[in-house]
Amino acid sequence: MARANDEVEALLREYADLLALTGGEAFKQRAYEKAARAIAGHRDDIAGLGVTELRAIPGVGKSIAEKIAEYLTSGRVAAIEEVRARIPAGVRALTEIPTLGPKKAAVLYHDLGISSVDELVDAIQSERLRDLKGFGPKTEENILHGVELLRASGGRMLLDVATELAEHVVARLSALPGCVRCTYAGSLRRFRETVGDLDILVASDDPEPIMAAFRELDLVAEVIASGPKKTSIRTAKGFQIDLRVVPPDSWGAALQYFTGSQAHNVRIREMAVRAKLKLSEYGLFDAETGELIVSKTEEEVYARLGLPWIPPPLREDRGEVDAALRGELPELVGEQDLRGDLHTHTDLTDGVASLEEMLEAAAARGYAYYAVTDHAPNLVMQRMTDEKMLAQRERVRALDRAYRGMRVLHGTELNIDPDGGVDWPPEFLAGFDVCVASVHSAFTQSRADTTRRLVRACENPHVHILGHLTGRQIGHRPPIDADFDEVFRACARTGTALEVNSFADRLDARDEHILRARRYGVKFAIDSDAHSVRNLAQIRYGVGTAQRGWLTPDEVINTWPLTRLRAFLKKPSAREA
DNA sequence: GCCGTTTTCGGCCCGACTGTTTTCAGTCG
Repeated sequence: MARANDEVEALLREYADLLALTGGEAFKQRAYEKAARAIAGHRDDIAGLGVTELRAIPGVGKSIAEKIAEYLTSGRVAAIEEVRARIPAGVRALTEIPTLGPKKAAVLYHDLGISSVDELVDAIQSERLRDLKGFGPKTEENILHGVELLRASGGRMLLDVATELAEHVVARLSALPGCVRCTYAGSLRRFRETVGDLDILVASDDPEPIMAAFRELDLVAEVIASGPKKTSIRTAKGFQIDLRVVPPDSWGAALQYFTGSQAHNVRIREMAVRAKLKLSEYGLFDAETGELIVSKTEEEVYARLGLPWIPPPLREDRGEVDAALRGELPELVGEQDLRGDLHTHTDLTDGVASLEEMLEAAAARGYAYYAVTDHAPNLVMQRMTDEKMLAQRERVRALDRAYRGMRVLHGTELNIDPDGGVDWPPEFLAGFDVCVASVHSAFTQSRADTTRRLVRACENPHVHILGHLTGRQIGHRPPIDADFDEVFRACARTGTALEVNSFADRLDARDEHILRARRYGVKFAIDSDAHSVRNLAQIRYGVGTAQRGWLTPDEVINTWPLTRLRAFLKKPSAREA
């Protein structure tokens, strides 16, 4: 079950979409969208709140507060049910098709009674759109193409795929003679966990050769649109890449604008309007005279609005603007703050590199300490035994003496069984320097059972880190269902760190969990979960996720000196025992 | 529908590109 906030967000978004389809006032629609964002980003659970408390949330007024309260008490909203009765869900689904928005969807429904993607395809094939005003042959073609794309992919890239693709394109464009600056912006720069399309930004006085070179890149399967300022292409795998070319003097304003998020930019632009300014991708202007004030750097743009520079991972309209105004932006943890990695594997279980190779690569990264945490025996396919684990410990101790500057810790990744127990008895567990414990089975237990299971794992005096909290695999496996607030309270109470797992298809705990957990005083471990030498570097995605969760170095145990870390790894419950 | 160091009324972020039209609406980000 989703949090009440998430349910209400979905409900308000649906209502906004339905308003658009009924041709209602655009501003009313926007008000519902804004309220949906406000509820989704609200730090407290809204379950049980009344109209008065709801109205205290910015963007929520009398009418929306009453609808939310109605939903929270009765599970339904009369006004929304009424619109639902008039507009079939399939009509809303039509707007998922790229190039087909609410206006066209409404025409299709009213004039032809089309209320599903399949019916739309049929109608086009039987030429029933030919007499519709505003629907020419090109529109038909675009719709069919859009449907194909929708069915083919689902379409979002994982962070590692997106990063590699973006870095490739940036490298190619940066090499062009007329390219003054080039970088990627958009949700990738904000480290969103998946990326819908890439936004590449170039500063140049001579756009056309840049556009031409971009259209000619090997990876381009299709040019969607191309003009003097913007070109959009699609790769063979179906990913869209947008290139914007701006004058070098507009770099800062453009980078700010194209980094988003949209919600963040709306906040910033509203501030500009109040200050009698106008902010666009070309700069910050005097609203009356049209005179350019600043545009060269992001810092200047923010500064002229009375704000410090805001790190991109924070730009989600989740309170960062208010925090910036109060001078209370967090000093975010960075990759350079990490002194070690506390969850890694070797070829003793399912890793692909030897212990020695992993240590070599870890030392090359400059780590002060490094934990080897191969799988425990209950994950039967890994064929772990007590003997193998103890033999590895001997090798780890020997190698630890051999390395200068990097201490090697011996650990394991335990399996949290359906009751919350783990693989080995306490006396064996006591021999490890660090234990990560994770769910690898029984993903579909009830919410109550899963909650109890995770809380029990935290209460184990030998469990130091709760690994990949929800077990989700983006695009493949849904998260387990638990009362995570209860779990976070248990983490804080027992001194169990919450892992931020850096695998691009995990990113678990995710940003929203981190934001909630840190309010309880939970500590975190940003881990690579590396199964290969190459995997060690993916910790950058975990760091990005931690930044989206507003984490500071002090909240992350693997930024700490080893002495402080070792003290944390002696849990209070273990000291009593 | 929301909101207020100009406002309880009258605003609400802004620009690029496409397609179908002869000056602009729709979609997207």
